[in-house]
This record gives sequence, C-alpha cells and structure tokens, in this order.
Amino acid sequence: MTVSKVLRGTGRISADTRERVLRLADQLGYVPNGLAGALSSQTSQIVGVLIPSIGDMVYSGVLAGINSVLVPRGFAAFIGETFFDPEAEARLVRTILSLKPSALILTGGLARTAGTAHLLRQSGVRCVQLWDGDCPDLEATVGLSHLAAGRAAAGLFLAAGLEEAWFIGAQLDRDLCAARRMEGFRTQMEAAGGRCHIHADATRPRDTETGEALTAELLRAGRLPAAIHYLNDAMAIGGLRALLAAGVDVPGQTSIIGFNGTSLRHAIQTRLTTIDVPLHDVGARAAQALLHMDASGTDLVPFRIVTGTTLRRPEP
Amino acid sequence: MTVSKVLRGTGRISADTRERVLRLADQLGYVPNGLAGALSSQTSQIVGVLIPSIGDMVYSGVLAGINSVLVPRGFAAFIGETFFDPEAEARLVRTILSLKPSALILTGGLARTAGTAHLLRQSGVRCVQLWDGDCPDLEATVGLSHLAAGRAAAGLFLAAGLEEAWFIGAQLDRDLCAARRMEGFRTQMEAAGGRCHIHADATRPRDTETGEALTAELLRAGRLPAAIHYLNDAMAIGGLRALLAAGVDVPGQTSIIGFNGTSLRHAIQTRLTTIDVPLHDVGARAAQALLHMDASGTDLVPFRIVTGTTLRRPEP
DNA sequence: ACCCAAATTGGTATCGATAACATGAAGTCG
DNA sequence: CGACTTCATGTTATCGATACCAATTTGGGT
Repeated sequence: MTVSKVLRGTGRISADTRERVLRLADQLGYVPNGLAGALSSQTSQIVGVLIPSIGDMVYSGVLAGINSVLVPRGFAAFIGETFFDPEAEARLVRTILSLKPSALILTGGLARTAGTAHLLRQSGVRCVQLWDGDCPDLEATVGLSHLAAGRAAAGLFLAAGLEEAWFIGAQLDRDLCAARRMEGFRTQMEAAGGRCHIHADATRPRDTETGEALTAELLRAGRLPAAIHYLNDAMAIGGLRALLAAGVDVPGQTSIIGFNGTSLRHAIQTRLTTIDVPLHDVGARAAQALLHMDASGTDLVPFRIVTGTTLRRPEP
Repeated sequence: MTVSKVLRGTGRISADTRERVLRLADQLGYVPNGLAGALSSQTSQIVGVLIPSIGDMVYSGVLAGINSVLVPRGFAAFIGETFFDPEAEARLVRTILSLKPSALILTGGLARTAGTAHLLRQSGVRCVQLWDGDCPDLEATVGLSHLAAGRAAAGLFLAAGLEEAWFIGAQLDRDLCAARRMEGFRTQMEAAGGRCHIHADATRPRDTETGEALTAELLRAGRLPAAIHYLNDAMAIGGLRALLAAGVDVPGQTSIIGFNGTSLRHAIQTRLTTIDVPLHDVGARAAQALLHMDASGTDLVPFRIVTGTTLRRPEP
C-alpha cells in the first residue's frame, strides 16, 4: 500500500520512506501492472482514438494534435482504424471500452450504429466527436462545417463566373462528411442558377490514383469540365496530373479546388486552390476539451467547437 | 464460469446453454472487462507497436501492413511514437509492458537504452525489430540493409560518371538508419575514388521544408552539386523545388536520388529517382513472424528477414 | 505528565475475469 | 449391474493494484 502511494504520488509519505521505496523499485526493476491498477481503480490512463485511416494524412495530422496534448499529461492514445465502416467502429468501441479508458475521441462522418451509440451512453465514458461539426451526435464536438466548406468552394467558382461544375470523389456513401461537402457544393451551385455534376466511385480509395483515373474517364468521355471540386487534395493532385497529361491548361481552361492543404507541400508547381483545415488544432482542441471535461467533474455541458477553414491559393 | 467459456469459445458447452448465454449477454449489453481478463490470464490481445512517427508516411505504411495481419486475427495494435528518442522509447516500453501485450514490434534505428533492452528481456514478451536489418539486436528482425541502400545510391551516381556527390539530411544523430545510409553512400563514393560532402541539420524535421532550405543554403553559398542523395523523398522533393526555383536543370545539371517512393505519387512531374522499400510488406511480415513465434511455442530461433529494395526511376 | 490531533504506515476487501479443479448427470462396456 | 469414462456445469483461488479504514507513531498544548 505504501509502495502504491509513493509510486503514484498520492497520500502523505515521509521523505525517508519515499526515497527507500523508489530506490528499491529501481533496483528490482519493478514495473507496475497497469492492468491491475486500472481494474482496481476502474480507470486507466488510456484515451481511445478512432479515426478512419492512419495512412490518410488528414487524420494523422489530427492525431498529432491529439498526442501533443495527451502525451505530456501522461495519457496514452489507443488508436483504432475504422475505414469509415460503422461495424468496424462498433467492434473497436467494444475493444477500447473493455480497457476502461479515461475518454474516447471518435471521428464523425459515418453512420454510427445504434448499438454503438447506446454502448457509449451506457459506459459513461466521456466522448468527443471530431471532424464533423454539422452533426453533433455526441455530447461534445470539435470539427468544422463540411456543408459550409462545400458552399465555399462553389462560391469561388461562381465568383469566377463559372456556372457548370463537377464534383469528383470516392466512397461518398461511407464518408458522410465528404458527402456533405458535396451537398453544400451542389446546392450552392444550383441556388445561384449554376449546374453541378457528380462523378464518384463507391469502391476505389480516396487517393491520387483514383483522382487521376476518374478525371481521365471524364476526359475520355469527351467532356472538358471548366470547374472541378475534388473530395480531397490527394484526388485533386491526381486529377491535375490527368488534366496536364491531356494537355489541358490549368487554370486556363479548367479551374480546380481541392480540400485540405496537406499534400500541397509535397507537390511541386501545382496550380491548385485548396481549403485548409487546421488539423493539428482540431486534434489539440479535442484533447484539451476532454481533459477539461475530466477536471470539471460530473456537470458536463454539451458543447461544440467549429473551427474555421482557410482558403489557400497557389503561390503566384 | 460457464459464461466465460461461452464467450471465449473454450471448453465444452451444450448448444442450449450457449445460445441462452449469448442471448442474455446481448440483451444486457454485456461488455467483458478486458482488463480483468488480461490480468487473470496474464496476457492480452494487444500487440505493442513503436514507430518513430505516425505522420511520416514511411512508418504509417509499415503500420498498415502490420494492421492488415493483426486485426483479422483479433489483435489490436497499441501504437506509440518515439520520435527517435531512446528515452521516449523507454517510457513507451514500460507503458505497453504494463498492459501485458502478446508481443511487441519495435523500430530499430535508435540507440536503444540498456534499461530498455533489459526490461524487454526480463519481461519475456516476444519482440520483433522493424526496419533496421543491419543491427539485429532483438531476437527477430524484419528490415532492410540501410548500408546497402546507401551504397546503391552511390553506385548509381558512379555509373553515371558523377564522382562528387552530396548527402543532404537531418537529425542524423537520432535516426541511425539514415546515418547508416549516409555511411554506405560515403564509403562507396570514396572507395571508387569519388568524393562525398555532407550537409545536414541536427534539429530541423526531416521534411520537405528542410530539404528545400538546406538545398537553398548550398546554392546561396555558391555551390552547385552535380549529384545529391537525400535522406528521404520528402526532403528530395523540397530540394527539387529549391533547385528548380534557382533555375537549375534537373537532371541535366544536377542528378538527385531520394529514398522511399511514398511521396512520389503525390508529386507531379518530378524528375526524381528513388529507392523503394516494400513498406506494407515489411509490416505484414513482421506481424506474421510474431504470430508464428507465438504459435510455435517456447522454442524461438533468432531470425532475420532482409527485404530487398527497388530502384524507381521517373517515368519518361 | 496527559490528552488530543496530525502524520504516517499497514491490513482487508475489492475490481472482474480465468485456471484449475470438483461435482454431478448421463452414457458405456465387460 | 457396478465400475468407469465422457460430458456439462459450478466452486474456489488467483492475478496485482487500489479504496477505505484501522493502527501506530509523533508532536504540541496545558
């Protein structure tokens, strides 16, 4: 018992015994059993984090923000990948919940199972939803309005006098945030008297290759869009490659807008406009919100933080 | 006890009670407490994975390979970021070890603390070391020879008749794998009567910006290298940008070689040769090795898998 | 010298599952 | 038909830390 107190820094312990305990623990190479500790105290220093994909720079950017807050305070993030699959999310929630985490960070934008929602409520674990600022279905949310982001893209085209636009994406049935950007984009275009076409693929990944392939398909079909909004920057860069390969002048003949400037830094001389989201900030604020909820006790007020987005145009 | 057996599928249970248990568990929304289970059985379905950085596409590629094997078999990866810091690695090993994982996957290329090595041995947990195929200091290793990769880069320059080359990198004191590539590069250049200069920064991150900045520094100092080998593709792309911005003809005046083609897909029209590592494969094979070690019982034979690398030249 | 409070240390029950073993019912065979 | 196996279920002790409280020591005030 005394050892336990010394090692956790709780209770009143004389300097003498404290030192003796620490020395012996070090000598014996003692490593406390986190399982036993968590089982006994009914809480661990683990925070569950569910994101769609680790390989996607967007989410790993958010993750970095989360870790930057959590790690210095002694928490460890337990990361799970959902791939936008509600069933996978359900499984991961069970797994993580069985580890009695201090809190959970989920990513919105998928059709959360009723079972998952019930499980979360029943567990009583603090939850923050990331990314999706439009649908706050958990008690706390840190994200952005994808609807507004889509509208912003449409506004740019309209301001440039372009009235017929395309949205190119993939897996829109799974990634509801992307679907909502598309929806905002389309309604805004149409509200201003313009037109909006959709070209999307349900199964292919949301990456450069798919962006290139889908754009090439359009061109092969004899269509030369004057304005394209891509689901993300990776797809936009692939699309740009297809356009350039076909001899299209960008942005002379075709204007394109991506989403999330992460890939921009890796691309050279791209003529790409993009909508930038403060990824690190979203993650950090979500983690801070959790810690704050933890500290402030039982009285939790649902809240929503909606971060802004930045329009980033190519350097001249 | 009967419930426990039903839920884990062990022991002999009549079909009738099995069904009854499952139905009730579902009705009550029962979620087994993984902590208690792991504490009792002294092992969890967790595999600890330590990588330098999640945001680095190289390591997240390996991670994807690991997960592709682990997840279908019911294991969950507990991911920790070391940032090449031996102390951070030591802390993370303690944290993960306290969760009694089934196995551990560590990334080589940092100066592992004596304490960490001791802790790992003492714990008796299966370990596989990733990435660093030159220094197999754990019982099992899945990686590549960075020395050979560096020599390969030098061989390319020499074959092209270039005898004075530069190596541009960052944080070489932390990332020992990169340092070994540099070493292989330099010795090979010098063995063939060539010369090799190093331009590196200890503190800046190993990213595009740093590659651009370091290359620009060289150019500002009035040097125009005919051959540059960069620490990774991100830095190479940054360097390429700096060269193009200065009006240098690549590859006419300057030939450059990167490492790991991951960023290549994002870049457009880059004239970059790179050395490709089968990232997904490295991760998958490491995970498979672990499972195999687990299945084959106590009799573990140290082994080493060294994967090859692929030279990838720009498309014509 | 005496009593009371504060400071420190240790004992016991508990968290929730599982390993190991025990019990009882049903079936098998010479 | 009794001993013996097979099958299904239940009992007890255990993993290693922590919450809660009891016991002991120390110090101060009168």
